[in-house]
Formats: sequence, C-alpha cells, structure tokens
Amino acid sequence: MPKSNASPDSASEQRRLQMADIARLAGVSVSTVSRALNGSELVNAETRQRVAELARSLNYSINLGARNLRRQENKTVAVVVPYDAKSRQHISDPFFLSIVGSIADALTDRGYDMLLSRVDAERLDLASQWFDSGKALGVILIGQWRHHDQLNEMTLRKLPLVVWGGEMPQQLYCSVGGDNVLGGALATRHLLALGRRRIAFVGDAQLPEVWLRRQGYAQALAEAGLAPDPALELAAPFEPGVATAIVQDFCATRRDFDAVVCCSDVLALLTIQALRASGRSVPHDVAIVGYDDMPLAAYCDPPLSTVHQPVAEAGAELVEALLGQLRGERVGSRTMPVYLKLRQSAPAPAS
Amino acid sequence: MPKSNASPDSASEQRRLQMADIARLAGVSVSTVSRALNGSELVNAETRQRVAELARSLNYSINLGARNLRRQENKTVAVVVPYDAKSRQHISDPFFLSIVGSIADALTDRGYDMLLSRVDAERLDLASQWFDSGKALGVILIGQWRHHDQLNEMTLRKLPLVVWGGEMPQQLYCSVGGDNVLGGALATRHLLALGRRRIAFVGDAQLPEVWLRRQGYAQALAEAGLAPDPALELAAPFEPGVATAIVQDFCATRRDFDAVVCCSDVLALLTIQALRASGRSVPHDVAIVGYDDMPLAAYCDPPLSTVHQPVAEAGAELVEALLGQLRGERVGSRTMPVYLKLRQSAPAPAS
DNA sequence: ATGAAAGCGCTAACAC
DNA sequence: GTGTTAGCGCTTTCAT
Repeated sequence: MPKSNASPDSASEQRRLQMADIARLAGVSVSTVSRALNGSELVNAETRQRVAELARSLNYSINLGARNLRRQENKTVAVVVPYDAKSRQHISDPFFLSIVGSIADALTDRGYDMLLSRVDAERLDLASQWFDSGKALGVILIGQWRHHDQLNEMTLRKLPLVVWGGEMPQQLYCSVGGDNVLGGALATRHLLALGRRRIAFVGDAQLPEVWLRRQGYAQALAEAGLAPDPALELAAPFEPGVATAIVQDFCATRRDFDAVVCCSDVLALLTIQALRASGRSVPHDVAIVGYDDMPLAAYCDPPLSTVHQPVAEAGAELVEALLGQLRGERVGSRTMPVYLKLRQSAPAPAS
Repeated sequence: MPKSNASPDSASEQRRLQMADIARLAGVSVSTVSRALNGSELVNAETRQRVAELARSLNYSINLGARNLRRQENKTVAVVVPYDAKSRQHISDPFFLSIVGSIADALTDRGYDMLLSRVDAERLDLASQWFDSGKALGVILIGQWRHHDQLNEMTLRKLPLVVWGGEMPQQLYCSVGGDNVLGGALATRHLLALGRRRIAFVGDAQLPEVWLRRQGYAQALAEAGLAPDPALELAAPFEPGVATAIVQDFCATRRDFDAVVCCSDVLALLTIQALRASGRSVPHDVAIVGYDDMPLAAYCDPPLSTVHQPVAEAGAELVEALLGQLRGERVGSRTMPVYLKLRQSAPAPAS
C-alpha cells in the first residue's frame, strides 16, 4: 500500500517530500532538480538558484538511500566495538569511548558518516556484515581481542578493514595502534629505576596488545638482569566488573611485589584500591604505572603515572588507513609513539 | 559504466554479490531467493534451507539500502552530539560518552542501528538532516545547549526527536533527563548540613539542565534562610579546555566561599585543582559536590561526592521514547530520579 | 510453491 | 539547457 497521502494521524506520518514534488513546484523536470541540487553546471544558474531555494525552504533533502543505490556509492564507515558476551558489559572503558569520539571527529571532518555498533568479541567476523550488506564501505574495529585469526580471514575475504591494536607477526590485516612493546618497556624501566625489583604485570596476555606490552616488560626486566616471575603475572581482563574480584584476590593473596605494571588506567585504579584494602600504600609500598593516560588520570588518587596513548591522533590515522585502502593503496600497519607520563603513583626517582 | 566485472585491481574491487547471483547458482528466481532469505512460509522448506546455506557460504548479505528503499523502512537512529564551534572541542566529557555507549547498547538490543554524528551547538536544527534525507528514522540529541527554540521548531516540523536534557516550561519536544532541580537541591542541602554557608555554584546557567540545577540550589538555600549570592555563581562551560582558565581565575580571585556545587564531575575536578593551587584544601577549607557520578568519580583525589545520574537506564529511556513516538504514541518528557553519592570531597556530616 | 513484472527515489546517458 | 528513459538491488503484488 504505497504512498497513501491520507490522514497523517500519527505525529510522524507526514509523507516525505521527494524530488518529484520539488520538480512539480518549480515547474521543471526531476532531472533538472537533480542536477540543480548537485550543483551541476549544466543547468541554468537562475534555475539552479530557484530550485535550491525551494528545496531549502521546504526542508527537502535528497534521499540518500536512493542516491547511494543509484550511484553505487556510500559514505558511511562502520565503527565496531566488541563486547565480552560472557560478562555482557556495556562500553565503559574511557579509553575505548575516547577512541570512538576521536574517530567520530575524524570522519565528520572528512564528510563521512559513522555507524556505531557492537559485536560479540568471539565473533569479530560478524562485523563484516556492515560491508556485505552495503551499509558501510568499510569497518574500523576497536581492538583485536582474542581472534586475530578471524581478522586475518576477514581481510582475505577482501573486507576493507582497519583494526585498532598492535601489530603481530604474520598479520594480514591493517592495524593502527600505539607502540605496545615500548609502552610496556617504558613502564617497567621506570619502576626499575625506582629501585623496584618485584614487578607484577596485570593484563590478559591473550590480547595482542597486552601480549606486546608483556614483551616490553620482559625485555626491560632482562636489561636489568631479572627474569619475569610467572607468579606475578595476573591475567585480568579490561572489564572492571570481571577484573575487580581477580585483582582483589591477587592483592589479598600475594604480598611479594613492590610495583605493578597495569594494562589500563582503570585496572591501575582497581589495583590501587585493592592494595589499600590489603593495607599497603601507593606508591610507598607498591608503585603503580597505568596505561592509556585517560583525561582523568591526572585527577586520580594518587594521580597516575601512565603510558600515554595517542588518542587524539588515533581517529585520523584509523580513518586515513581505511580510506587509503579504499583508494587501492597498499597501506601498512602503523605503530604510533607512546611516552611515559610521570605522576604520583610512581613518581620520578629522587635524584 | 555499470558493473564492469573486469580487473579487480584494487583490493576492495570485488563486485558485491547480489540476489541475482544467488538465484542463478541455486537455479531459482530472485523472488524465491528473496522469500527464502526473509523466511517466508511460501517457499518450500527444502529450497529455503538450500538458498540460505548458499547465501551464508558465499557471505552474501541482502543489500539493505535497496531493501529499505523498496520497503520504505529504515532501522537506523541518528545520535547527535553537539560541539561548541568556538572551542572546537572534541567529544571528551565522560558523561556524554557514557550516554552514547548506553544508547548504543539499547539500540543494539532492539535491532536498530546507530548513526553517530556531531553538529554545531549553534545549529542544532541541522540534526534534522538525518531524518529529511532518510538516513535515519529519528534523532536522539545529547543535550539542549543554548537552543531550546531550535528544538521546538524541529518538533513543529514533525521531526521524530528525543533530547537528553531537562524539562523546561513550554517545551514542545520530548526530553528525557535526570531530575536536575532535585540534583541541585540535594547537593546544596548536603553542603548546608555540613555547616557550609557560602556555597558557590559552577555551571553555565544558559544551558537548561544547569538552569534547573541552579533552581534547586536556590531553593535549598532559601530553605536555610539564605539568598544566592550572584558573586558566587560562575558561568563555566562543560568543555575543560575553556573552563580551566575560568575556574582558576575564580578560585584565585575569591576566597569567600566554603563549598562549591559543580555541574559536572570534570568541573569538580578542575575546581579542586584550582583550589589547591590557591592554597586551600578539599574538603577541609572548601567542600565540593560534583555532578554525574561518572564511573571514575570514586577513584578521584579526593573521591567525589556527586549527584548520580542514571546513565545505564538513560539509553533505554531515550530509545523507547523515540520508538514510542514513531508508533504514534503521545510520549511525554521524562524526568528520572537522581541521588546523592557521598564520598570524601564532601563527606557525610559527623553525627 | 514459484516466476514475471512493476516500482521504491534517485542519477546519468542519451536525446532534442 | 532541459526532458525522457533506463536502471541501481531489492520486495511484492499478481499470475500461473
């Protein structure tokens, strides 16, 4: 039952204006309206003006679905944030949210639209739906999670894809991320310079980014002639809901460490709280370095020493990588610099 | 030059599969494929199965643009976050970002897609483009900003719209928000109970939400027989970049207040920092209550006493309000309960 | 149970 | 410079 222009009973029932209406009102053909609205030189300047004004005064906008179908184009990018189905946590980590904000701005600047969605972290490949169904010209995925393999497959299937995360050996897909090895090493070296020798590591090394940070951690320990102690490595996920109990248990059980490298600022905060609950002070008894340098890190108690990630630049890099791919360029993965921001949770060494 | 199946030179050049391809491969007509993929009972169960499997094995997905065009439907909601063009700040306030996350989850749960975009806070009416162009079935706007009037106009134009914010007198549009009057009053009453008498108010009262909170503030003062002192009201915007200098100047100049009601946790943090820089301690010299109760508020230095906003529920409420409108229901604005969360920045009174 | 054909709102040859 | 026409990839009558 198409287009019954009948009774607009519900508030939203107004039939949408379309080109034919504008054409009729302007006394020209639809093609002329189309041309005018697209700023074609082929149409008389005066007519163009008149049509444009009419359209504006009626709040008419070209139906983009129809245009895209006809033109075979699309200016929408899907941004996908995986979630852990087991804990069904909402997007909450400020770092992920900030990255999303950064991408939103980068896309807006370039005239692209952003489709934001969630996907089960066990089925990252479902993100390709956005491309397959033509809703998006490509996908930006936030994080690699545990399924490196799925990401490789997606690329083999020619899905235009860019992933925020670390660059792994034999990786087929394009990733953009901070220098995780360096980040892990910087954090660890700093704690060593503080005289700490029993340095714990908190983060789930099944995640590529964390795995790389652990490499940096181990490397820094080696430089100091130390070996990592597996008992001091705690596999805590990023989701605060799940991590809290794990971290609390760890801090309650073990008292044989004097510093911790945490894989996010949120984890650092949880760790600090757990340490206090077990009667230790930060940084006196245990020094802490976080990761991300979220905007609020400076205002925490104590202010966090942390590895700064290039969030502001991340959006632009991710978007450029994707658009480059679509232009047919061979864009490699990119590792962006990180640096250590010193605050009270692991202060500068007294010189 | 349509569909030249020629040389796929660029990585993304693969011609997208379409129904005709599936039909050919399955030896049936496109109509049958369409029916099968939509689970129609009209098609033989065996055929349906076979077609479905073929499509899946080829990673075929229905082209949603074409489907929507034909069906005249759309399951996409535009979520619009205004920005201040003058300061061109990126989305950074953790509260806004959390709301966006909450909406993303609510939409995903209901099978809707989310288009996230930004708009100049002076031209909120541009958000209607998403609807006019058919990209979205309605708009959720985060915050009212300074243009209440534009929002009213948009509603008059029959734009399906829901706004996160406070309910103002003579408001035509549908809003969903926390109880701002109550929030302002709760914060102020608590500070009064602490014995504070010179209570400052930090927030830009040009924004409806802040204006309402100020009402609550004034009301609580009145209950205690006090009148608000205009000199203690500081018009600071939410953007940290702009607010910092304003807050610092205020704290450096005036020393005649013993408490502050801040309109966001981020403003509270900035205020605490500025107070310390001017030699005062929190909460001893000046007690602070923030607003939002962002996830990190408990980990700040000192942990923030703050008005808790119902972020987790907000997404569902906003989405339901919009969908209700689209169903033709008359949905009124909704004010959700808030409560005070006591922490160290303005602790519970010693009893 | 399946196919043929019309058409969603737009654009781009191709006429004139 | 402007109009006519043929689709974009799908859904859905209407036939069979």
